[in-house]
Amino acid sequence: MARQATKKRQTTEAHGEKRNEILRHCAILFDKVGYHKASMQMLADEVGLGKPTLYHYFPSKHAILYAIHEAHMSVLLDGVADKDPAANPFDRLRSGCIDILRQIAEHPGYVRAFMDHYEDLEGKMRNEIRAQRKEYFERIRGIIVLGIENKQFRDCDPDITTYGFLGMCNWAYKWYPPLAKKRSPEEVADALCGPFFEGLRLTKQ
Amino acid sequence: MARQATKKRQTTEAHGEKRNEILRHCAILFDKVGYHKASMQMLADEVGLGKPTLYHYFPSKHAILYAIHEAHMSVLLDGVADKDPAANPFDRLRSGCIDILRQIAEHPGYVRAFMDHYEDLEGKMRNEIRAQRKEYFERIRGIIVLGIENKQFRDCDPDITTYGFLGMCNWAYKWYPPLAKKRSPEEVADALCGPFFEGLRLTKQ
DNA sequence: GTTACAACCGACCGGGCGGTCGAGTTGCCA
DNA sequence: TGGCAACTCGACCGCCCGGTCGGTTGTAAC
Repeated sequence: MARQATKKRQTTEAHGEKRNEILRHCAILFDKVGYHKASMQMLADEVGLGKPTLYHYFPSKHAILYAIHEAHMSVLLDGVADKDPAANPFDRLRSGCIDILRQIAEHPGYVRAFMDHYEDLEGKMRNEIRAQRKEYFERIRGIIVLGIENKQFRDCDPDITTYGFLGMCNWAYKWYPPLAKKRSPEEVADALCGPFFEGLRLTKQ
Repeated sequence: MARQATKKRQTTEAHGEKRNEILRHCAILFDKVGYHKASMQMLADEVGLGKPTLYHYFPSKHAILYAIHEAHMSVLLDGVADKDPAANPFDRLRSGCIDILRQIAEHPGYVRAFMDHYEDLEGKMRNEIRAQRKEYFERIRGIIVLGIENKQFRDCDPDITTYGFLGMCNWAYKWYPPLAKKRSPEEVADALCGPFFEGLRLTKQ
């Protein structure tokens, strides 16, 4: 029994490894030609496998898309896990921004699929991801609400401010990838958060 | 000859009218089911035409997508046309934000197609739209640069600040449509621009 | 009444897609 | 050494999509 469990775990791990490798290749192709224009045959070629073998690892094309969504969301959710809710809310927001930018720099394909093809998910997969997105939104919103309560943030609409902040960060998937070699996520996050935190208006001194 | 010209112009106008009507229907369907899942047959049914008739008005599915891009960009470009370059840059930015939000409220289908399916455009159409996007970006960037030069804006990275601002506004296509009945573009623009202009940080008084 | 042309469409087509089948091959454990 | 399960794939399938063909109708000009 213990043996069996061990064996089972081993093969499962190898399976998981391979899935991740496949995912990386798929993300590259998705980023290059787009999700819809990448056929399962092209995907299989890219990974160096036969098409049926690809289906051995993923039951459908949607499942690949779902796995990419999962991978991306889990990174972001880890990043905002409530490790230190007492920390400076500016730092927490900035850190969330960096997470997003780093993810864009390191896995542009994941992010693009995530941003542009959430609507292609269906049924259970869609619900699952929707829940995770909601959870993530609430975390960020929570930081902002806390900031307002502590009189560190100005009194603003928490929902719309959260949307605005996330929009500002997420939108980077459209322009940051080609710059990622030159400018680090930290650097860009500062340039992005600067106006948002301190205001675009130059207060006379 | 004059007659012919008149006749020609009339039919062309009618043609253009019909194209716009078709476009409106298509945008609704694109918004409902997505660009790729909307087949030409479904589109034709939605408009109440036969499929070949649809091809009488648009030479291809891509051409419909292009026309939607065109329509959206021309509204935005009109909005930032240099009518009053001396105006308060905060007001000009706010006005740009309102344009985007109004467009989202009134034509969610156009905006969604514009945001998610720019990459589906090819060749000449893509170049055309890319040029318009660039032009628009430069306009907004110009406002920000001017604001910095006039010491009205804090000294920040113009490119990244422009990306941030546009990201904040554009992202609204993901959340604003269901709220559009309750909250006007002006109202939402203020909630969005407030932190961005004045800063999230509450300065002690 | 004839010409001309925009508007319209039922029926069709070729192709490529996501997905499957059946037939191996490998590698591990008893 | 046998047996079994994971792994591999060439060939195939049915569907449905974007797009086309060949034609009819409505109407305005002369």
